[in-house]
Amino acid sequence: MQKNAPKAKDVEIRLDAQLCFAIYGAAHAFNRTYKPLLEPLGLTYPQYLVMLALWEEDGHTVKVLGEKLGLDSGTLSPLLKRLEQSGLVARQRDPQDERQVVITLTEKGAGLKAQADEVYAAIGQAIGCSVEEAVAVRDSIIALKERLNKAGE
Amino acid sequence: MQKNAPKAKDVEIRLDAQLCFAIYGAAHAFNRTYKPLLEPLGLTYPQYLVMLALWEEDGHTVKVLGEKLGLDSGTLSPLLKRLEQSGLVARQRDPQDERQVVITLTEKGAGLKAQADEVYAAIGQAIGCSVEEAVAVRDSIIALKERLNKAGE
DNA sequence: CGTAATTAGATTGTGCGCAATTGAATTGCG
DNA sequence: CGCAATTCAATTGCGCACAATCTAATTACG
Repeated sequence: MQKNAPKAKDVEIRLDAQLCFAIYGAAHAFNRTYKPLLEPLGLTYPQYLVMLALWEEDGHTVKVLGEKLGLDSGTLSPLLKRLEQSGLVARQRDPQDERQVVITLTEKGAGLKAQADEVYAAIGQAIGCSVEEAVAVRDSIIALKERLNKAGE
Repeated sequence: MQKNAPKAKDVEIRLDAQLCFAIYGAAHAFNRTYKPLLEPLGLTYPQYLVMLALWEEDGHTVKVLGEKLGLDSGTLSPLLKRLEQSGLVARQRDPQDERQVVITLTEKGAGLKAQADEVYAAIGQAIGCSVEEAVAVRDSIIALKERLNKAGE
């Protein structure tokens, strides 16, 4: 593990930096890949992630959506309003606890899933790797993320 | 490629979605981890990435920085202006080709590297994995990114 | 030369992403 | 009951990120 070569520290530094660059760039690459595919659906990438969460299970509160996606209300509130304006979701206060806003899919929003499913195929092609490989990458990234989250309390 | 099992497609869909979520979340996790560490230096995370590139090699043009980081001038121009206002870099037109703007570190900017090096140690701890593991993650993420970039022409 | 095409940056407009603040609703505790 | 603390969402302000557009400088070509 320890090296005597004079450049050992530089190598580690570069590795950290390269890991940053890699994640940073990969996130943008995903964004750029999705963008043209989502444009016909009238969705941005973060909006698509919200819709994915709703297609999986409808009726989440803003808070739960925020926890799923790691976003706070400052990001979600305007985003959800745009989805509402697009007629894809409805926002209504929970009568039991009026602090909470429940997000539900409209018929149009639910119907969009069919088109969205076609996006998967294109993305799957773009990713262009085996299921096993994708699982491995996913798991190592999740592990990395968990460690980062834990390190920040 | 075609399957008869009813849930096979759902599994693939989830995998794609999970990979998206993972990358998306990991990028934010990095951002959140760096933010408090960079705040004493007066840098944001993207600004830090620009400084990393300059510490590695000073005197890049805006174009080269954009290629290294995958950012366009619409993002870099205001970012570099803020770094200039902070007194960390200087922007000057290349006399040979006045279309180009060369970014150089000021003394203050170069001096910041010492403090930034301490950030590495903290990040290294936060990442909390072996060099081999980090290399493996980095490489698989880079490979994924390359495929995405290639898929989008 | 001189005009067209190319290249480099800057600007504009939209949409995240997050910290900090605000305000309304609910809960807890005496 | 009554008041303080808590919870949830919305708002505000700042900084990316990118497409589209614009301006200025350089290069290519006749």
